Amino acid sequence: MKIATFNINGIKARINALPDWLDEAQPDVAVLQEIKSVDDAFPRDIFEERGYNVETHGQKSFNGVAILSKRPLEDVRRGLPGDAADEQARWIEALVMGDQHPIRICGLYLPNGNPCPGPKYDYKLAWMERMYRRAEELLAEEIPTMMAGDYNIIPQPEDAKRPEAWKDDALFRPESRAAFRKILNLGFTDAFRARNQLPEQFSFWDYQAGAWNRNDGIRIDHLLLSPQAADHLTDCKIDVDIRGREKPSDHVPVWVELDI
DNA sequence: ATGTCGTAACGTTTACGA
Repeated sequence: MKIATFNINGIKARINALPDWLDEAQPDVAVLQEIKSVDDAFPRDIFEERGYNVETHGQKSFNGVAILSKRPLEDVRRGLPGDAADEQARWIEALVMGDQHPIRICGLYLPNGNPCPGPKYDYKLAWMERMYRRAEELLAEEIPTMMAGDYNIIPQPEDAKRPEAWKDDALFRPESRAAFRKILNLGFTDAFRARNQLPEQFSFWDYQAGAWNRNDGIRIDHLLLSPQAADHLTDCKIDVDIRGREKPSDHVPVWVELDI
């Protein structure tokens, strides 16, 4: 089963690029971030006519996540538990049946957190603490689980072309990386690093200052696998070339192949 | 070049978020 994550930076702006990528990459499941659309305005037809079931958790103008799946989506849940007052649409999960085992797939858009310090950074760290607690719950269920999306976290210096430029950024601050490691240390595997140790492997390049042309990127889109899911990992790749196409998102898709 | 996008709003331009 091929499962991808892709921060599309607006469904309206990606109305051609996203279906083009789906037709080529043919993921069984794709979690999308920054759909920047309310549920009713999301163009489900484009995906349904390609055989995808569509579940969205949208919001006006900003944020918004979705799951596309060629297999039925069961037990769909919207929103990250732990703060009833949080109105930002950044979390969606569903259960999907593989050929032999089920897998719970969580799609997430972790807060950016800049400027740092400040209330947005406080929100990021609080959100990560809530995610930690949800991850604990999911692990206790002992079914294969994946948490995939735009983490807005640069895990290590080798995950940035110019780590010094990110020294004071919310994506690379020690507290942010520690919160990410705390989740990993529950027992999750960073699928990409399990399959690839090369430096300069990026999933995001800023639109500004010719970042793409200089490969001045960062790796912030991650697929974390529970132990039961990691046992089935056979491949993980970044679709880098998508960034060089017509009207691209500033992120590219990252995907895993699971023999599950 | 304080550099680019995407979205929304009383909009031929500005503000915000990234």
